[in-house]
Amino acid sequence: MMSAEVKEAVASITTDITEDTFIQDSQIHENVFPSQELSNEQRSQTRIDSSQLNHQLEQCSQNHSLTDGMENSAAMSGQDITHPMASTSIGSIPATATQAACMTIPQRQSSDLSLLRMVPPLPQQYMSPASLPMIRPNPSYLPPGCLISPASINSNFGYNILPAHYFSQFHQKPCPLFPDNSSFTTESCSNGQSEMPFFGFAGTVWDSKSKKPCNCTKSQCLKLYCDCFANGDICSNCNCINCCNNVEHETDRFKAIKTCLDRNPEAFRPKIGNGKLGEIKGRHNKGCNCKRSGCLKNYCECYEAKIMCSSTCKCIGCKNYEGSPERKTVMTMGCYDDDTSSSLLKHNTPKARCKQNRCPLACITFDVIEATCACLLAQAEEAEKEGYSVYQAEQMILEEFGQCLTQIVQSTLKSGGL
DNA sequence: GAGTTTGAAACT
DNA sequence: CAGTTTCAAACTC
Repeated sequence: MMSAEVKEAVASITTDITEDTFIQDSQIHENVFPSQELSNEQRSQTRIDSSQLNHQLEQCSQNHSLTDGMENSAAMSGQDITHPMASTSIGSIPATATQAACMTIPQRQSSDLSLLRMVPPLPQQYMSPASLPMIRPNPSYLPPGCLISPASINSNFGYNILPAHYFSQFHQKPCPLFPDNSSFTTESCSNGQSEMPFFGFAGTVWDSKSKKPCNCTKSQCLKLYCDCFANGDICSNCNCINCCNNVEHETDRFKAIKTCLDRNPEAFRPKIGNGKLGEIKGRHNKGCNCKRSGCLKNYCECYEAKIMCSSTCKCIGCKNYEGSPERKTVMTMGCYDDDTSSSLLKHNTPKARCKQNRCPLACITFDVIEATCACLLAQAEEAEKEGYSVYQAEQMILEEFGQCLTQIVQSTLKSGGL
């Protein structure tokens, strides 16, 4: 029998596979070829927690006297204002040196373990969908540059997975409103936008080159109208006017993020869910509200995401449904599933690129998942048989997982799917 | 490239 | 919560 620890390690990995069945190609690449950049997909699959932002705002305000009327109760009461996560036990050894550079994993302190609301995993064969325990992702298995943070109290999630750049925003001390000069390049946008990551985070240059420039004129890029802001990016090489979504306006940016989260705690969550296990495509979490486009233009978020409208949509005159002749026509014209003639390729939008880069979801079939899980279990059993430590077992399993992903990617590449 | 259309986000 | 306004992207010409 395998030890409970090894089983848990396997469960952690396999849960990642099955919960997020529709692995994007960018994620695969990140796992197989770890890089310093976070893809849009990865970024979109993260959440920001308002309580963390509150705390960071307080820290910023205290450290830089930019309180704008905000009180820092922690400072007033003489409490240690170090963010709880700074001492939370999520320590892990990054899989790669790059990952190590990206991850600011704090040191282990057991006293704050309670911050991670975890329920011990149960044997999966006895789980009912309603009683699935929350399994904390092992940081070793997170995509490069991602970190775990505790979820807000009211959240349905026991944890959040944050991109490192968000994490760095929350936890760098003191709040680096103006990072080291060494963090900056000499180049910068005409409107003060930095080429570098928000905090000049060592070794992380996330997607500043692939990101599509926005053209905001009135929102200061601090509202969800701005794609950069909505994606959690700072503006870089954008054409925006009066941009505040940059290093120079860090406090404003935090306030804006907090405002968005206050208004909608899920504002930064992906709009398109993965759907039920086994489905190829997900559904729009909120649903669209189209009235005139028939949901067959990119105005429609469902259509843009290449998914059909669902019962959650409140659209009028929807033609984006299974069996719709108009939809078939559009598809025949190659404007829906076949991006080659769609505006998705004509326009270099972030979403369009995102779709261009997206792995054909069909490549992640149940068979593939099952085979992958079998490989991981075999590794776990092998490790147990050889009497390896849990750490060694985890390493073996992780390496096996990487090999599986490599094979998936290679197989997909061979089939022309990417 | 300018103008129009569209629907999400923000506001009242 | 519903109606209105604002906004930036998508689209058309």
